[in-house]
Formats: sequence, C-alpha cells, structure tokens
Amino acid sequence: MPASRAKKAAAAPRKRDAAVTREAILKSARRAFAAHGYDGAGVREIAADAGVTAMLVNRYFGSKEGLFAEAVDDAMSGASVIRKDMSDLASLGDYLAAGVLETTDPDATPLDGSLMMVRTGGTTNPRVIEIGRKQIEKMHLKTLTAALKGDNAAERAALILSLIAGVQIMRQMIGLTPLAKTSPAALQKLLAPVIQQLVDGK
Amino acid sequence: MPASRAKKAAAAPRKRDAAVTREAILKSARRAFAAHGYDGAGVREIAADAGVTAMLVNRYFGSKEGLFAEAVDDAMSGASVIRKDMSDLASLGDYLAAGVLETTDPDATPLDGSLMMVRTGGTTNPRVIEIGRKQIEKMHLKTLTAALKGDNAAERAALILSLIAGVQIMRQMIGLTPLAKTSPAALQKLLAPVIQQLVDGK
DNA sequence: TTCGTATGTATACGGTCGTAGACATAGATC
DNA sequence: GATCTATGTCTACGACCGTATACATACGAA
Repeated sequence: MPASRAKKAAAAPRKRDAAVTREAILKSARRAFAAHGYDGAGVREIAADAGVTAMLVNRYFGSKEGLFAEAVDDAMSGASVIRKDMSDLASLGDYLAAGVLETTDPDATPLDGSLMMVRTGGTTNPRVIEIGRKQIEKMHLKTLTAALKGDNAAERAALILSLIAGVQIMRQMIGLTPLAKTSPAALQKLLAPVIQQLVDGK
Repeated sequence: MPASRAKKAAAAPRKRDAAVTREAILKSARRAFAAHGYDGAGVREIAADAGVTAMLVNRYFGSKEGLFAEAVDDAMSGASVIRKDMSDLASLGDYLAAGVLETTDPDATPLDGSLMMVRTGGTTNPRVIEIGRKQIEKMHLKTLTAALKGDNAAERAALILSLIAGVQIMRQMIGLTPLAKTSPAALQKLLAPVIQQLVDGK
C-alpha cells in the first residue's frame, strides 16, 4: 500500500449534510468566542474544531462577523441569564447570584449568553460591539427590565447586568483571588443581597 | 530646492533625550492600551503616537509585554480608583460611584488605572492577564480591603471592584443604552447605595 | 577637534489573520 | 448509468503583527 494513498487515515471523510455541518460550526464558534473573544478566536481554529475547512465558515456565514452575529444570537436565545419565572421578585437576587457563580465551563456547557456578553467588550471592532450590544439589549436587558417594578427599572436592570458581567470577568477571565478562590456558596451569600437591592429598587 | 532633500518637512527631528522619549512612549502606551486593549493596540501605533519608531519601544521596554507591564504599573500607581482618605467609610459608596461615572475620556486624561484594569480581561495571553491581575490585587484590592471593616472584607472589596469594572465595560466599551444615555448624576444615585452596601457588609 | 557611544531609523523576516478563487467530489435527479 | 449541483478542499494573496539585524547620527567626553 503506497503511503501517498492514505490522506491522513483516521477520521471519516465527513458526511455531506449542510444542516449538520452548519450546526457544528455554530457550536464550535460559540465555544471559541466565549473562550477567547471575537479577536482571539480564529476562523481556522473554529473550522478545525468543527472538522471542516476555514473557507466553509465563510461559505455558510458570509464572514467572521456574520458568524459572530449568529453565534451570539444562538447563545443568547438558547439560554439566558434570565431564564426562570421572573415573577418571583423576592428570590431573584439569590437566583441570579447563583447563576453567575455557576462554573459555566465554556468547553463543556452549551453556554448561556453571559460569557459571550462579557467577551463582546474585548474587541475594538465597532460593528462587532454593536452586534453584541443589540443582542444584550434585546435578550437580557429587555426581559429583566420588564420584570422589575418601580422607578428606573431600565437603569437598575442595566446595573444588574453590569454587576453580573463584572463578577464574571474578575472571576473567570482575570481570576481575581478573592473571587476565584472563595467557594461559590460563600460568594453567593455576599452577592445575592446586592443584586436583590437593585431588584427591589431600594 | 530638490524635493528629495526635505524628509517630510514639518516635525522637528526630535531631541535625543532618553528620559523624555521613554516617558512619551509610556504615555502613548497608556492611552492606546486603555483605548484598544492589549491585543488591539499595536506597537507601531504606540510608537508613531509618541513620535518614534516601533523598534525604540522594544529597545526601551524589551517587548510589548514589558511595555504593558510598565504601562499598567504606571497607570495604577499614578492614580487609582481608590485615591481618597479611606477612613470615611460612610461616604465611600457615593465617592466610588462618582469616580466610576467620571467620563474618563481615555484620549484626554492621564487615565486612572480602572479602564486599564478592565481592558486587561480583553486578551487571551495568560502572561498579560497575570500582569494585570497582580497589579489589580496589589494596588486596588489591597487598599480597598484594608479599609473595609467586618467579615469577608477581601471578598466584598473584590465585588466592589467587579461592579466598578462591569459598569465601566457596559457604559464605556459596550455602550449599553440605559447606562450610556442616563446622566451620571442619576446613575450615581442608583449606584452609590449598592456599593455602600458592600462597604458596610450588610 | 576627535571619537566612542547612546539614541534613533530602515529594512526585513517569519508568522497569523480573514478571505478570495479555482478545483474536487459526493449525492440527488433524470 | 449519466449528469448536475450542492458541498467541501486547496492554494494563495495581501495585510498586519512583533521584533531581530544592520545601519545612521547626534551628543558628550577626551
């Protein structure tokens, strides 16, 4: 058997199924963008992880920006920081605090949109930031604002999201010691009343 | 007058003063890193803004990472989110809230370290994140923790920094509508009691 | 005045990036 | 079974990145 014959052995040559391939790229993109941000994730890396060539990404999504837009939409609509019955305002602080402190290993979970949300700020490309901002406002901010009672609901909701984003950045991306080393349960006890204060509006 | 004679006209050919040049590069680096993050800022851009060649940056600072380390140190030690008499705990929430909502135009101000702090999370390079994390812990976290009374001072301080970072990201980098469009004074009224709650430790 | 050295520049190398264009082939259609 | 098209790959281009090497020159000491 001549060596030039076997392409690389191993992996089966991939079935030609557009829907399946598209979904694989999207899933790979969600993980990559969440883990490394828009600038940090390369289309070659995303494609390889999905088992395809980089050019297929562009064929399906037009460009890296197009892929990002779909990935963010997919991640945020599939599951949100805000996903329970919002009517129970009394326990919302505790619930959201628990959600923030979930480990959310980006390589394992389907990934709720919050890490993606956070990663949006990492780039400088204005169009990319715009994509992220609009999705955050449409999915998270709108839902949370609608649930809150009292004055300045939108501003309080925005502050809640800011707090969530800040904790995630400091804990998961930067690894700030008191957040990274303390148990989620202990942190939750400290974080929950702070969020609750914003929920109640003083 | 032959055209080949005048290099580019305009700018004087720069005095040869190592200290001045070094400082100019550092200042330019602070602005660039704060505005575009570590990955987003290029050494050519930083050098050009300081009026020198890219290679001078490496001559003075060894590498881009070395420059970043010095820039972060410079920005955070020069002025900090924490800069007033910390003994007045009763007004600390209001004071910090006001500080966060300062416009801090990165192209104009000497730049306190908070935007730099935030931008640190934007990269994926572990050594760069480490540089930022250590500086945050040494400058901001340590000072703030020392000022707080009661249990879990370090964790509460970390949450305060997280909230500050989150608000800055959402407001200045992402431009989340309720934060970007609302007046600083109004936001301060909402934000101050939240921070104060973490200062007081419930 | 001479000359050594600190200061700054010019050029280029190897690498990665996003993506354009030409080519290959599996699988449905007749 | 022949053919057509969607699906996927290969190669390469141009632009940027950080930085190493080689060169030019202003300044201070002799």
